[in-house]
Amino acid sequence: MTNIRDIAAEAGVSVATASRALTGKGRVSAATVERVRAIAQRHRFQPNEIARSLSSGRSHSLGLLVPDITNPFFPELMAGAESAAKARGQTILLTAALGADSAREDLSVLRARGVDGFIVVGNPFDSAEQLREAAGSRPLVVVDRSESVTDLSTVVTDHVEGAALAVRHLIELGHTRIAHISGPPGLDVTDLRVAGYERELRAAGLEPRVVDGDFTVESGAAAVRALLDGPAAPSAITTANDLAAIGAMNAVLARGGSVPGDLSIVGYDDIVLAALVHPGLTTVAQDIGELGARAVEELERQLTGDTDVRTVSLSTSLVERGTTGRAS
Amino acid sequence: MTNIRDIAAEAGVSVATASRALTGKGRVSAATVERVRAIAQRHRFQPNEIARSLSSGRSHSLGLLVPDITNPFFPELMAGAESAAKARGQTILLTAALGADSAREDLSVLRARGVDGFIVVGNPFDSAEQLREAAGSRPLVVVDRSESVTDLSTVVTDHVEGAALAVRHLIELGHTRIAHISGPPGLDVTDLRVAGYERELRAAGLEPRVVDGDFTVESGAAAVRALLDGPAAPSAITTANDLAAIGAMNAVLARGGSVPGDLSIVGYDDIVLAALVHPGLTTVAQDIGELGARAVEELERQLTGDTDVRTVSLSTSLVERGTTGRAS
DNA sequence: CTGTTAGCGCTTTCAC
DNA sequence: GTGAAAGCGCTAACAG
Repeated sequence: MTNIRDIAAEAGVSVATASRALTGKGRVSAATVERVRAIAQRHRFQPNEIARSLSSGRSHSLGLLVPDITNPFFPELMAGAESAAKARGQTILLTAALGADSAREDLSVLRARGVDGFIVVGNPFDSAEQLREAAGSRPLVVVDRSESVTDLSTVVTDHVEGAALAVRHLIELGHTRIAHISGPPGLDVTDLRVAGYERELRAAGLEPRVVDGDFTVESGAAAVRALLDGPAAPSAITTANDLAAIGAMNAVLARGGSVPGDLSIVGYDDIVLAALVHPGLTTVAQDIGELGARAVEELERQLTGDTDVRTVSLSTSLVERGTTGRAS
Repeated sequence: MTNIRDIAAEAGVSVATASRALTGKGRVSAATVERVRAIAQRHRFQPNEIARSLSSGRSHSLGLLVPDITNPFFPELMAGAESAAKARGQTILLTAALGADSAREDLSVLRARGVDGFIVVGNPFDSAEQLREAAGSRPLVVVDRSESVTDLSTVVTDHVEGAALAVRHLIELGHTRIAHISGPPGLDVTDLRVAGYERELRAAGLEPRVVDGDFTVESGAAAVRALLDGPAAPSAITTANDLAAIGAMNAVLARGGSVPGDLSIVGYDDIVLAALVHPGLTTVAQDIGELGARAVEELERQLTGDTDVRTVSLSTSLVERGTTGRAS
């Protein structure tokens, strides 16, 4: 491995000058810069990032904590973050942790590895305070949590508006009995989407009806069965996420029903999977990759000294596919 | 940030002794070990991994290169690798690169970051030689490529047997016109699966029929349309992967056909998605997470000095769901 | 068993 | 503009 000493020697300058020439920081004559860089290039010299980190205190790496890689929502977000990071010369250190304990542990490991900051998707802890503590005073941006994290930069989509969008679509199709399958109660994302759902429904003079779910396929299936078997079955539902919507759809199909014939369904997220089921899932789209990319951008902003807390909110849109139809 | 000097000072020992006590390498009295560790624990001391890496030459991090995060196959593999790595105290540095150029670049960045070795999924280059060169003499294990990479440790599944499994299942169901939608021709995974398909079909005295695809949903749909519109339409197909199978299924459903009524379909991979479509996809299952985990294990083995090249081959199994039925 | 001495490869004052 | 020197926090010989 050729190191900066070799380069400096060959260029006939000190290591310090070579460093300045390479990084572009500090005064160096244009001539030396050119000479040093040419030599570095010829040797395909890659400065040792470890040494660089140790001495400069910055590692050009970002810790990304996601709750669950196998939920297709997160890889899409990771992809967005990864490419944004790469474009800025940062590397992603990935870790997946579900519970608070493992999250604390994982953040600690990443901290020891010197990540410059964290992107945390969701909040594995009970409070923003605990999260901040686990991040150890390092810059931090939270994705997809809004209410519960104050004083922390966040990147979110407008859940209230998104949920309202779904309801509006169903109302336009003539539906009047519209239920909502929610996420885990208490979670801010859940509550926000429920709020949007209820607001829009009430505005139309209709009665809201919420069944709790937990973002899983199974919970969507269970909820829809309960709904369909109960009194005054709905003709349409909105769901907290696409996975639950797909579970709901499968449950209807499994009992010989038809979608949207017997039940119109609107998902939420627009994961790639939404377009792959048959019929294609009508859903509230958020640009998931963008969520990750903006988080990187936000973090980068904080790393360059801008300390004010900011909330970037992305908009959502409805994408109509095959799971919604006119009320009969 | 408290560092090892603080710990050493408080314990009344030299930094070197503190280091030995903490790492457990070298002779230290049990008493000092205990004392030092207690102090470290109390301070929640986390040794700076950067410094540790610089001085020891090992970073306890693994570079993971995948071609495409958004293809659901890869996140499942990443999840397996990530948790196996974590269990061994290693951190995953993630990078996604499709072309040879960006792969070369990415590997170089990870090398500069001091990763101890690489796990490369697929081979972004034309040859194993180029891959080895891009990895810069660092230990390397390749996942999901077999033929084309010799002299390199690999983790694969038995593609020939897997493909044969699918065919056997269809033959048992009474099908005689069984086509195969393949992956990109020339790719070893493709060729192996085609070989297994042909072998098994010929063994039954049946005529093989292969249509080229490229692992995408669209290619599956296009291939099935061609097949169904052509002469002697098959009653069943096997596919190179689940995504193509799902595309095929959607294409049949979209034209008002039924699955498995009009066409039985067998996928390959058993990505989570396979269980989520309706009807559930019958498919050749490989334990994708295990693929990643074993890769980490293999790499670890090489890192501990065992240099012999090894190929670990995982077995596959058929999971029957709803897309296959008796021939009419 | 423990302390002392050198670095790992780079960045960063501080002089000149 | 450039060089010398110090040091980031730790590990790894080498003595004792």
